[in-house]
Amino acid sequence: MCPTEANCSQPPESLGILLSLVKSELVRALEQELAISGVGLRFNQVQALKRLQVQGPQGAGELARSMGYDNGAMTRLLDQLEEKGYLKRKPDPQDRRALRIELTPRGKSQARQIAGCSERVLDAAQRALNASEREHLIDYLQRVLVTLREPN
Amino acid sequence: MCPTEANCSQPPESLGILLSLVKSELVRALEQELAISGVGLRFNQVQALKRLQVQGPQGAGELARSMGYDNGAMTRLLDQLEEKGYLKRKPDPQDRRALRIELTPRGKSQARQIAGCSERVLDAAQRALNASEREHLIDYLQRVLVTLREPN
DNA sequence: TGTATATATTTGCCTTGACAAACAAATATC
DNA sequence: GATATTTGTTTGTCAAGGCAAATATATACA
Repeated sequence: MCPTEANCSQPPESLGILLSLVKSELVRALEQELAISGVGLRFNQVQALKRLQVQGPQGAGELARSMGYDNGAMTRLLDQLEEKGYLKRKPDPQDRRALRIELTPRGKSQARQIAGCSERVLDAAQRALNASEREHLIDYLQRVLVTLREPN
Repeated sequence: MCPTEANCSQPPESLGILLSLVKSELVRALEQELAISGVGLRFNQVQALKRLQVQGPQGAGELARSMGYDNGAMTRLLDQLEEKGYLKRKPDPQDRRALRIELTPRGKSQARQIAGCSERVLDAAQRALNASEREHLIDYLQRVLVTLREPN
């Protein structure tokens, strides 16, 4: 039933650990695929670009929240991506405290390339699940997330 | 359909981000529950104690691998837990390079207390899933993990 | 209006984890 | 048996994220 030894986590993984393990393998796989495609970006940078691509310009805090990120960390992540020329911090016309983070044309084309890598990796990762199982996986995770976020 | 605004991640989360979000909420919830019970331990420390409790004495690298942890990080985690008196590094009688990490009596009783907190939190987190769904969630995650770890 | 409070972003500080190098001891190869 | 390779642990270094404080501006309220 369990011929090799390495991948056999005997006791059913605690959910917390299992989530960590899956995530870090996913990150590793994605970064490897990115490197092959000549994209020198880390997982988080990629996620930020993807969000901006899909959701359009938005504030830094908003982006941070949607990624479960600290505001300070987001500031520095934006520094990196702006440095690379993928985005611009524009002043928000309605609120002088806030920013509107916009992808540059370079950022948009990078985001498109990334989307391809990302899709390939996710697809490979879920090879062992059929379409319905994939949906359920996302659904269960979302339900757990909502529950955890509910005020006790 | 989506009355409040905060918890509504409009675009179906990318699996990677969703995993991060669920995990960090789970960590937050567990650490809060631990704090209430007067246990001053972090998520990773707790996981290590639980593993040692369930699986018995084992080497440092083995423990690190089963938690998806770096060896160096494990050394420092063990330092902390040994400092607190929850475990002892004993020499491995068969292999003089290796260690046998053993819980102290104090460590074992702490692990028992922790198990309670941990169970409560996991149970609350999965409140929205029935027994079959909970099993499937674990199963899907494990299948994805195995796939990701397969040599390409 | 003026003052208190809340919000958006940045910065400093600290902890943690990854990676690589160092070491020691075990195992394989000749 | 001697040398090379592998394995288990530790240490140094670095980058990243969390938290708290600082700053600027917006909003509420008296």
